[in-house]
Amino acid sequence: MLEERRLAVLQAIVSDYVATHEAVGSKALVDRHQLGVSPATIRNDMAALEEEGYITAPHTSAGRIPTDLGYRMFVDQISQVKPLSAAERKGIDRFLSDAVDLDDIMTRTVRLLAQLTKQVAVVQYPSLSRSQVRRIELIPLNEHRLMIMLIVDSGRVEQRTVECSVPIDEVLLADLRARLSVAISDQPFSSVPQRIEDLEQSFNTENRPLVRAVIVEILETVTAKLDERVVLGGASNLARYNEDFPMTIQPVLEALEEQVVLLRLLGEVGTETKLSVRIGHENQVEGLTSTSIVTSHYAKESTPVASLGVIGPTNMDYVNSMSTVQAVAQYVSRFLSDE
Amino acid sequence: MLEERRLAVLQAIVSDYVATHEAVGSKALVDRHQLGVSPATIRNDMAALEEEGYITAPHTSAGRIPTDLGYRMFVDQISQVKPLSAAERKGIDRFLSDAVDLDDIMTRTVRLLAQLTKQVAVVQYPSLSRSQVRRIELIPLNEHRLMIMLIVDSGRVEQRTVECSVPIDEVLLADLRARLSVAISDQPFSSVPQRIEDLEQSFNTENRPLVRAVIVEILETVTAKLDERVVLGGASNLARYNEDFPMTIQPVLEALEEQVVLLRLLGEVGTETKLSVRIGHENQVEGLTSTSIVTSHYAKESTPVASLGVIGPTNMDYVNSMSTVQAVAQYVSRFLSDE
DNA sequence: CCTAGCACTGTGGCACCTAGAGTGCCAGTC
DNA sequence: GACTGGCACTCTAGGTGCCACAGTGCTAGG
Repeated sequence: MLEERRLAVLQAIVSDYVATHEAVGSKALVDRHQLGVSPATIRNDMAALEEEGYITAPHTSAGRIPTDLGYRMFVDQISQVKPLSAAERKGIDRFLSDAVDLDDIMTRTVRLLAQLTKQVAVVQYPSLSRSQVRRIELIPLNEHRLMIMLIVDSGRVEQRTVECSVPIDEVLLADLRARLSVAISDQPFSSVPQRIEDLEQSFNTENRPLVRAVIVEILETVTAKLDERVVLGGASNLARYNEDFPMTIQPVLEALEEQVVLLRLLGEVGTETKLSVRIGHENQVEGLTSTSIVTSHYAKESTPVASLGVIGPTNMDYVNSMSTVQAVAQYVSRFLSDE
Repeated sequence: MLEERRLAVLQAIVSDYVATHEAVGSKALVDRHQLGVSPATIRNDMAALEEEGYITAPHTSAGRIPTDLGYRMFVDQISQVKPLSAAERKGIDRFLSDAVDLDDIMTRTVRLLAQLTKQVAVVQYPSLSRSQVRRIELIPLNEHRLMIMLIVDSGRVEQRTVECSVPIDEVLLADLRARLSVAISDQPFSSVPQRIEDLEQSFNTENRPLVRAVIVEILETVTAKLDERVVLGGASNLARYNEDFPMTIQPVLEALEEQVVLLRLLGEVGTETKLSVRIGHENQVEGLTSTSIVTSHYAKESTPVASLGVIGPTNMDYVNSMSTVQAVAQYVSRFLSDE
């Protein structure tokens, strides 16, 4: 009974604070929520909640605001995510269904997320490491330059160029292409290195330099971490929170500009759970300790390929963010799968 | 004589204001510059300059700050752009020379610009409309899907996929590919439409739907404006100017997130002049009227293919921005050309 | 044409005050 | 034993008055 009301109080505090961004006091609380008790009682509960570390008072005569721990409790309490309205679902559907290629899907998704949540949105490209090579092409650009093109089942296309000193021989090229194709078509990226590493041996000594160069580039493409691309959108939404944490915008913007940081944020989440929320200090990244991050995996044919999510101040609207992120992830998964 | 000193005064005001971001008064001016006259004289000159609209006083007892017109005069007065130091040139060189492909060049360039100028940087991908098709490939992804790949001489690769109801015939594909290749290889984009529009006629009726679909996609790719991509970097630098125009960050960020707006900014510049500076209200874009934009074309084999530049507050360091933008543009041109 | 001097005027900072919101605690009530 | 009403206390936001300062415009004189 007692425990139950305290929890209700915490939830009330969080939702009020999220809505108004102002510290909430005992009186306001009983006015706006049907708690059935007097302010004085609430004050006692609040004192207890503060003792336990769920809320804190910015100064003596102000109301209380939730701590990171308080938000955590609040979020954990949300057992099932509120579904979106039919109109919203329809909107998402229509917006995404116009996409023409993978780039377009990613760009549209990030915009969609940013618009719906009024937050900064991040979308990771389908990861290469969990992908398969669908096909490989070798395209001579001119006598001395060759373009390697890896087509990946997630829809991505990776390209690299190779410079070679001797003119490129068409026959050799066709041969190489055929053998590479046999070796790695429809194979997962992880197995590519061992499948092509001794391919070089089966060519004449004179041709080996070129073969070697091509293999090296392929290996680099397959193993390179930097291929994990991320798109960012809605950065202007950060500015709206100016009032709340005024000096903090720059470090956040800086962090967001670092691909590496973003990848870490999206990647850190284990694959076991779909929807993940990290609050304030829960994420170690320098400069993002006063922001919260809501992410979800999305999948292609039910195997997760990457993540997407939103980043906002810790006092963001978790309910809305969580349901939106989850819904968008579902839609993206569906689009990737049945295309 | 009189005119000459007034100009010197204006220049002094601009450079002081740019350095300190504080309104500059007559006394400070004679202290920090060797003008050889007394503050009172300067005051007369300042009054005249204000009359002519080059400077303005925020309030009675403050110093003066340059108007857009004042900056314009100042910039126009910079006849030759100050060259960068050897160390800086070396830095640019090394940073860019590690790039592996076009994407990489663009990303590196934008970071470089942002770092050197401490401003927001924008780089436009080499424009398709001024480019030639180098090669076309048709790659079947599966029985019903076909990927069209246009390799462009600027190093870009454009890809589109086509869905078709009937299984794709290999022979037909080879035929189509060969004819397309003959028709548009090494042709400028602008001539592509007329070159392929009646290609459809030379195929059997049964195959026409596929041919038609492919042609449509190619035409879309060639004519689509949206293919003009832009990369943005250093947005966090905006936050540094917090103090100067505090409320204005959001609209600026919003404007910068609109690809269309950025393209207009970069595109508006005529091709005749290389280095271009637009100050404050000179650019009509909503939300960017208190920013200045320094851009330059860059070229591939001496034909300009796109623009790059930086965006900052009107009170930015024009001298530095201009020389940096110009130098970076030169380096990028060189890299594109001799690769 | 330049300069010195003087009266004038907003701004920013400081000290001060007040109203209001919110708390903690204690004594009383069901 | 849990809840409530009341009271004293504390801190902040915001308003006011005041002063020093920086910078100006103007006028008279070199």
